[in-house]
This record gives sequence, C-alpha cells and structure tokens, in this order.
Amino acid sequence: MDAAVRERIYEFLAKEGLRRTTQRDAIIGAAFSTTEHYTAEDLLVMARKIDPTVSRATVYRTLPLLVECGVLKEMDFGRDFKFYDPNYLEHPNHNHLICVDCNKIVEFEDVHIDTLETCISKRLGFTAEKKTIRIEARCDELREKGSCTRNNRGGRR
Amino acid sequence: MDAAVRERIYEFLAKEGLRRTTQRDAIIGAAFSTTEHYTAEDLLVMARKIDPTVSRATVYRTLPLLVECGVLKEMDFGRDFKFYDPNYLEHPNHNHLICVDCNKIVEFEDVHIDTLETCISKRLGFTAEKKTIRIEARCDELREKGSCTRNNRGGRR
DNA sequence: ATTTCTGCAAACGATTTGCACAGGG
DNA sequence: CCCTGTGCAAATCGTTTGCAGAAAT
Repeated sequence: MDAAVRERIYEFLAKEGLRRTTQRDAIIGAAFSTTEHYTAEDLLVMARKIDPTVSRATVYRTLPLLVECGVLKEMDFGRDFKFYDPNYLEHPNHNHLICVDCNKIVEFEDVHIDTLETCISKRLGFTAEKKTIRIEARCDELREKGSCTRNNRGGRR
Repeated sequence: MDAAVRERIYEFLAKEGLRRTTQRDAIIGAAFSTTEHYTAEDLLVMARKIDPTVSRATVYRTLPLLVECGVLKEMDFGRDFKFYDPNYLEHPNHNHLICVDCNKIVEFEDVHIDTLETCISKRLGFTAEKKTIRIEARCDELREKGSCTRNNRGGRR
C-alpha cells in the first residue's frame, strides 16, 4: 500500500488524539491492499488475514475514521450494504456504473458532468456538495455471450 | 388524484390476479394525494387518515406493487429509509438534488444528462437501465439568511 | 369454497452500542 | 496510571415474513 496514505492516516489519528493499535494497522493494511470496492464484511475478512483477532465492531468503528480522514470514500448505492472505495484519493471525481447482472462497479470520470451539475445546483438555489451519478446497467457482454467474465460480487442476499 | 392512475393500478391488479381491497384503496388514495416524496411511514400515516385500520405491513406489501405497476418510483438515497415519488409518471426522467441541511428533495430534468449517460454506458460496454443523478447540496438560502423556509423532513434519526 | 389479504408480532440483517477488560501513551 | 481501544453480545431500526383469521371472487 501507499506509504503516503498510511502516513496521512497516522497524522489524522495523532491530530484527533487517537491511538495506533495492531487492529487498526491490520484494518488499514487490508483497506488499501486492493483498488476494488468492498463492504465492511469484506474488509473484516481481509483484515483478519493480517490479524485474526480483529473484530467486526472494530472494523465498523474504524471505517468512519478512514472516511473522515479522507482516504476512503463511503458509497451507498441503495443496496443492502455500503461500499467503500480505497481508490478515492487518486480519482476524487469519479462516478459509478453498477451492473445489475453481475454487481460489478465500474468507475468513470467525465468532465462534462461536473460542470453540468454545478450549473444545475446553482440554478436551483443550492451549492453542490457531493455529486453522484449512478448508472444501473446491464453488461453487453452477458447479453451477447450469455456469460460474464467480470468480477461477480453477487450471491449475497 | 388522477383517475387514470387509479385505473392503471386496477388493471394491473386484475392482470396479476390480485384483489381490490379497502386497505389498498386507502393506500392508493394516500399515495397519490400529494406530489411530494414520502417514506413508507409517511404513507402509513396518510393512509390511516383515510382508513385507520391500515397496517404497516400492508403498506410495505402494497408499495412494491405500485412500483411494479410503474406508477410510483422507489428511490434509495442511502439515507435511513427509502423514498417514494408519486410524480414519476408525469416526469419520468427527473433527477434529484437532496439538501443536506433541510433534507428537501428537489427534482430537476436536464436533456444533456440523458445523452451523456447513454454515451458513457456505451463506452464502458454496458446498456444503461436506470440513470440517477444525486446531488447533495446546501441551501444558498440557509447560508445567507441563516434559516430555511423549505420543507423540512429532518429530525428523524 | 377457494384463494388472496390482512393485522399482529416476531424475524431479519447490516450496523451501532454498552460494558468490562485490555493495552497504548 | 489514565484514558482510549477492543471483543462480545445485545440493541437498533427500517423492512420483511409466518401465521391464523377475514374478506374478496
């Protein structure tokens, strides 16, 4: 994982008077061991590979810290659980396309969108704070070939 | 409420072999007595003004029917509960701006967005199915005047 | 009659939290 | 030492569901 991210987190913890613990280290290590999106439960599994003593509660308590620190983005797609995006720092302006077939989440950026959204907010009398585009879509690949080679997070509930 | 909507619902129920009951009538009447967005709990309260015997379970069981019938739109903003939009038939392509201060949901349409989203999906190899723009924003009014005259759904949890 | 509906209350499931102990500063 | 962090298990809360009786066709 990126040492700068780890450093940033430690500074944040210090600033807040919070401590560096083995569990938090394991969770941080796990959280940035991938560029994929994951759930709290996914992260628990990943963190336990580093430190088996990590509990679910600690994961749930650590996630908001990483979000507040700005290194992780929380995303609620109206699915059953929230997703977290460790790739946020590198691509702060991305949007998400969610495949309803395979649950794959694809990131994309588009310069037009940002302008458009800022315009719209201004027109309505608001100042945009978080702009999210969610596109639910179906794989062309699946429709044409009958199967889908993408990451399949489905099956859960 | 619009008689055409009611008619459309009755046809849907008939087609599905479902029955017309006093409770469903009350819920339908309540569901289209406003153009505002509401939650399941809001709808329960509204329906009980028409028929006090309506239960929460029946509301929760009826909502998906109205959604499937196409007269109501379900929206999950990643808040604590889902919202329902009875205004969907008249404005099927609208997007939502949610004020983080007062929880007001403002609808807007924009022709550019639709084109943009279809392009993006195609570029990524998907066929867009549901396109949602969510803008979280802050009232300019609140910031400037220190108060907000908009509908305030806040306070819950 | 037969089938769908209903209200009730219990179940559900992701997330949060109270508590008593562990461990970092 | 003191105060924060932790695991555990119980609580939370919108929503769903099993069941037995009620109502529609």
